[in-house]
This record gives sequence, structure tokens and C-alpha cells, in this order.
Amino acid sequence: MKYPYSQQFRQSLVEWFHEEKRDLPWRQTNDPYKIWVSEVMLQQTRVDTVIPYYQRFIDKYPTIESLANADEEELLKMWEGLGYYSRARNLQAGVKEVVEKYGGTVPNNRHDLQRLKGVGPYTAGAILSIAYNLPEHAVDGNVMRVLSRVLHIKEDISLVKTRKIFEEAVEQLIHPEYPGDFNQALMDLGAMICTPSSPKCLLCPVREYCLGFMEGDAEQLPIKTKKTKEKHEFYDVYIAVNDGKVLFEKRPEEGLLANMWQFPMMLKGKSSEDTKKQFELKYNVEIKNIIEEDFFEQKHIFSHLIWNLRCHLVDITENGELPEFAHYVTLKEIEGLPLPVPMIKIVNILNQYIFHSPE
DNA sequence: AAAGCGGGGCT
DNA sequence: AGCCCAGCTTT
Repeated sequence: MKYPYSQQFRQSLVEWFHEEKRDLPWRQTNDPYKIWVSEVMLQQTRVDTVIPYYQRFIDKYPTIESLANADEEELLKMWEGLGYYSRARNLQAGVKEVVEKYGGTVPNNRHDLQRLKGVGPYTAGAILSIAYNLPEHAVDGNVMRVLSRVLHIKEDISLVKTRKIFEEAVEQLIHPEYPGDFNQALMDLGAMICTPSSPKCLLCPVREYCLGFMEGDAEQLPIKTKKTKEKHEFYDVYIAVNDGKVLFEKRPEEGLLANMWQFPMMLKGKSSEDTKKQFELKYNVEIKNIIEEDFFEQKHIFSHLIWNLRCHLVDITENGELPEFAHYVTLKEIEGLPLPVPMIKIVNILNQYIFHSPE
């Protein structure tokens, strides 16, 4: 499809961007490595959340080689709280490949970029347009919302194939001299003006080219159908103390929260089943004394899953060797390990209990 | 094509 | 209580 007003649209959009763009840390550089880091952090994550992580990350890993050589556990610790932890491991895998295969120079073409771990069509386009000033599309949820309104595209954006419609639109509309600014302008517009609900159409620099505004249904776009319903899982969590140390374990290297650390958790078939025996068997320990049964309860909501954690504080003795994934650590040592947020919350409650209890 | 993968902020 | 966020990988 051919779109009218391309020239005026891109001109107005980029001019607005030059006046109103947000001052963001990754906009102080053209270093493709740093752009790459920022784009990976920004996947499914808000700008305000990313900013402090980006700063600390670049301070610790200022060059592509420094990240390639980083210790994975330290890397995960830097990513702690940001979520989608496979992003961190994929980023390091991608960076290593660039160092080995391309002598540390980030590729400047879509084909090579998209073959890197963790780099998909969006991230490749963002690096190419922002760092290398090449006229490549970078279509994310923001861009689909803005363009679905401007161009009145009513295809379902939850379908994979729909993205191609937007990529082709961007190829026509993109500013040939300022491709990076054009792509970022669409994102800033989506964040500041063309918001999911209550878009500020009266402040929009491209209102006069917007079919959604003309039709009066901009806020109803984009069309999105998919909604998966979440699953509940119930666990008994054992805070198991032995001689001033607690039992702690590293999660498997694949799947949810891969390689992150946690207190031992036993999945319950029904919500009230007793898991003490299975716990003792799995970790080869014996519960000597229950200090606090049902110490506290905690719910954690993931995007596709809800954890209900029932935490118990127990004294244990060893029966023999621990399984290889389990270790005894001090609370101080836990601070140095990468933990998912639900475990951080448990550690905080535990610290309060130990150091701030009335007696 | 659909599901898996975190966490937080806004309505 | 949903929805969405500068998405990618695996099945």
C-alpha cells in the first residue's frame, strides 16, 4: 500500500523530535555496543526502569570486550530486578560472538545482526538506524500503536505476520537523512503523546496526517486480541538453618529464572499438601525443629504465572552430602548472589525478623 | 502460530 | 484487576 503525506509526515515528526525529545543516557552516544545494551534492556521494559540499570551496567562494562569477559554470575547480579534474565545471557553470548567473529566491531547489516543471540528484527533495526544511521525499520509495540492510528491499520497486532505491514510502512515513511531520529521520534511520540489510553491528540505534531484522529477512533487502536490466562502454582519454601547458615540453591540453567538463586521450594500438588518429607529427602537433611511454621505467605505475579509461596523457618541437620545444586550460605553471602525479586522480598523479611524483632 | 519468559506502573 | 511496556526464543 502507498501512503500519502510521507514527506510532510516525516518532516513534522523529526522536527518535533528535535524540539521535544527526552534526554536519555543512551542518547549521549553513538557507540553501537551501548545502543545494543540499551535496546536489550528496553525490551518489554519501561524507560524509567531501565535508566539506573543502564548507567550502572555501562560503568561496570564500558566496552564490548569487558562484557564478553564478564563473570556470568556478576552479570546476572547487575541484571537483578530487571526481569527476563535470558536477555542478559543472550546479550553476553551475542557480544562474545562479535568479539570472536567480527573483531569486536558490531555488524552494520541486518543479516549478521539478527543472527546474534537476543537480537531480533526490532533490536537489529534500532542498532542500524540509531548507531549507524541506516534507513532500517525498528518496529516495536510503540510504533505499531502510533502507526495503526496514523495510517488506520486495523490488523490484529498480536498476530506475528502483522508486524510486516508496519515494517513496510516504516520503509516508506522513514526519513532518509535521519533514520535513527525518525525511529526514535515514533517511540517518543508513543510514550509522550500517542499513549495507549487518553492520547494527547491536540498536542500531536502529526495530527493533521492522522487518519485515526480524523475518524475519531484513534484511542480504539491498535486492535489486539490475544490474552492468555495465567496459571497458579503453590509452593512450600523452606528457610532451613543449620549452624548459622541457610540452605540455598541455584536454579537450573534453562527455563524460568534460569541460574538465579533461591531458598528451596517444594511444589504442592494440592494447595494444602505437606511437603516436609519430600524436602528432607530431596536435600538429604532432617528437620530437627520447626522454628516458625507458616512464617509468612507471599504471592508473586509473573506475566504468565502466579506463585503462592508459604514460607517456613526450620532448623535442620545433615544426613550426609547435599545435592550438588544446594549450598549452605550466610545471609551476607546471599547478598552477593543474583536473586529473583520474590527471593529478595523473603530475604528482607528474614533480616527484619533477625535484626529488628522486639526481643 | 502459540507459549514461555519478569517485573512494575498506570488506569 | 487488567493492560502494557524500545521483544526474543523455543516449541
